[in-house]
Amino acid sequence: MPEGPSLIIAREAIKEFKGKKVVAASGNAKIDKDILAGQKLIDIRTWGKQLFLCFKTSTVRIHFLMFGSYSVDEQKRKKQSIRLRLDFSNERRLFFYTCSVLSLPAHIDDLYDWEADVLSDKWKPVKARRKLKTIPEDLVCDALLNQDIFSGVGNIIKNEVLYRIRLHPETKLVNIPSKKMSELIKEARQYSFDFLKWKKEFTLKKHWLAYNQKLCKRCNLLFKKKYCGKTKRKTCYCTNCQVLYKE
DNA sequence: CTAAATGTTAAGCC
DNA sequence: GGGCTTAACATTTA
Repeated sequence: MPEGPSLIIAREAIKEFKGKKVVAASGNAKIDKDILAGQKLIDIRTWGKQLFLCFKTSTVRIHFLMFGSYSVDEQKRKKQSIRLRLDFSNERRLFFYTCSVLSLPAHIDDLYDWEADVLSDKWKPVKARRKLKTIPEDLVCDALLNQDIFSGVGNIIKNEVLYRIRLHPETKLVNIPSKKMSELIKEARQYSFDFLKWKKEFTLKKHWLAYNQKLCKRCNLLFKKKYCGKTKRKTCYCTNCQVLYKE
C-alpha cells in the first residue's frame, strides 16, 4: 500500500465519494469522529504517502504506514483494525484499516510543501536540488526517503531509482556530479510514474530490477544487500555498475 | 513455520 | 536537547 503511487490509486478508488455527505463516522481512531457526521466530503487530496479527506471545518489525514489498507462498501478486515469507517447514504461506506488517522485544520495548504510531491503537477525539481544542497553530508539513500524533499518516494522507488541511474546508495550528496544529480531528481519522479502505471496493471513486481532481486541483469553479478544509511532500510545494489563517487 | 517488510511516530536512553 | 534505538501498529509474503 504505502508508497506515493498507491495513494494516487487510493484517491482514484474513492473519488466517487467526493461531494457526498457523511452520515456516520466510527472506528478506533483517536480523533473526534462525531464532528464528521452531517458533513460533506468536499475534496480528496494526496501529498506523497498521505491521503486527505477535506471537510468544511477540518481535514482528516490518513497515513497507511506499512500495513494500512482501505476498502469501499465492504468490510475486508476484522473490526479491531478499523481505524475509521465513514458511512454515507444508500449503504455506501469507506473503511480505513491500521492507518494513522489525524485531524488537521480545514486549510492544509500551508502545512505541506506541495512542490515536494514527486507525483504532483506542482513538483519543482529545482527546489529539490536546492534542498539537497543544504544537506551535503547525507547519503543519497537517505535523501531519497526524505519526505520533505521527495514526498511519496519509498524504499522500493529508492532502490529502483539508484539502480536505474547507476548510483551507489552510500554516495554522499556533496560528491554527486551535477549531471548525475539531475538524473537522480528526474528519475525520482519518472520511476514513480512507472510504478503507478505498473501497479495499476498489477505488474509492478515483475518490473523490479533491484528491489528484492538477486542478480544484476546488467552485470549478471549478485546484488549486495545492506541496511544503508541512517534510515537503515534494505538496499539492493550492484557494486559493479552502481558508482560510488568519492571526494 | 518464521521472519521480514512498501513507514512513521513516540518514548526511552545516554 | 541531540541523536540513537526500540516498540508499536497487523497483515502479507517469501
